[in-house]
Amino acid sequence: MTKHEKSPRPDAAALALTGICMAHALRRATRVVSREYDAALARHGLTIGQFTLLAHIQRMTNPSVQAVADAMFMDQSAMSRGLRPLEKAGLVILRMDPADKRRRFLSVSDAGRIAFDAAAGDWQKVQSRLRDNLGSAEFDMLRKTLLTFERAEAE
Amino acid sequence: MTKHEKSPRPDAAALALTGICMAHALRRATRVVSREYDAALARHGLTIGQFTLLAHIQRMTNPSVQAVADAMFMDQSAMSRGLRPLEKAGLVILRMDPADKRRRFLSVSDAGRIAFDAAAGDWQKVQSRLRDNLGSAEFDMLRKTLLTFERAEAE
DNA sequence: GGCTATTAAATGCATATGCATTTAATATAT
DNA sequence: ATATATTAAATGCATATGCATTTAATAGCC
Repeated sequence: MTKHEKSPRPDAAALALTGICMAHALRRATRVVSREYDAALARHGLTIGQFTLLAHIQRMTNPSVQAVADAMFMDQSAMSRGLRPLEKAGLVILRMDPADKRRRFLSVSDAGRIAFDAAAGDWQKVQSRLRDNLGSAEFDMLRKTLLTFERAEAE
Repeated sequence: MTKHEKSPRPDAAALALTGICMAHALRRATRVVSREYDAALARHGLTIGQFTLLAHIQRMTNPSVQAVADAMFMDQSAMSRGLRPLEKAGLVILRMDPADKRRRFLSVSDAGRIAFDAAAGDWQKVQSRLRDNLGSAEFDMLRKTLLTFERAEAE
C-alpha cells in the first residue's frame, strides 16, 4: 500500500477530538467572539484586548506590569509587549518606581479614559447582542463558569 | 487639578467591565486552558492548536485551505500561515489541485498520523483532569455552549 | 562593603490570529 | 477570444501570547 492515498482510516480519536476538545471549543469561540468585539471597537482604535486591559489598569492603583499580568492571568512578557501600543498611543503611562527602578507603575492617561469611555458604548452593544442571542441566563452562567478556570500554580 | 494624580474616579464602567465582559472571560479562560494543553503536548512537538488542526484535516477528505479554515471558524490567512510549521515538519502535505491550480489539497502524512496518535494520550490526560475539576456535567455543558457561537456571516 | 541570590521587566524566538491587499488562475460576459 | 469579474491562497502589517533568557536593580549574606 503506497503512501498518501485512500488511507482507509477514519481515526476514532481524530473524529471525536474535533468535537470534544475543550481547548478547541474555547479557542474557536474566542476567535468568533473576539472578532465581533474587535469590529465594534475598531473605530475607536482599540481591540477588545486593549479595551479590557484599560479597564483593568483603571480599577487598580498604580499596578506593576506583573500585577496587571496576574490580574488578567497573562504572562508577564505578553503583558509587557501588549502595553506597547497603548503606551505609544498615549493611553497608558508607564512611570519608573523611584523606590525600585526595576518596577514601573502603570496608569491610564486622561486620553486613555476618554478613549475607554467613548468605546464603552460600542462594547455594550456587542455584549448585549450576544447576551440576547444566547439568553441572559445561559450567558451569565457561561461567563461565570469561564472565570472559574484558574491559573495553574507553579509548584 | 493637574494631570495623572489621584484621579478621583472609580469609573463605574471600568469596574464592572473587568468582571462581566464575555470576550475577556473567554480570552482569559483560553489562555489558562491552552497553556495546560500546550505543556502536555510540548514533548510531542505540537501545540494544542496544531493538534486540533491535525484532527480536523484527518477527518476531512482532501480539503482546501479555505475549507479547513471554515471548519475551524478561522480566517483563511491565519490558516494559511498556521499550516506552515506542520508542513515544514512533514506532518501535513499540501498538493496543488491539478484541475484548479489556485487550490491546494491538504492531507495528513503518515508521520502526521503517528505524531497525532502519540500525542492523543497526553491530550486525554489534560482533558480528563479538566473535566474532573469542573465536573463532567458542567464540563460538557460548557463545551456545548461554546460551540454554539457561530461565525457571523458576511452579508 | 562586596559577592551572590532574587526579582522586575524586556528580548529573542515561535506560534496564533485577522484585515486588507496582492498574486495567480479560473470563470464570465460580450 | 478577449477583457473583466471572481476566487484561492499568500503576503504585508499589526496585535496576541508564552517560554526561555537577558538585563538591570534590589535584597541578603559574610
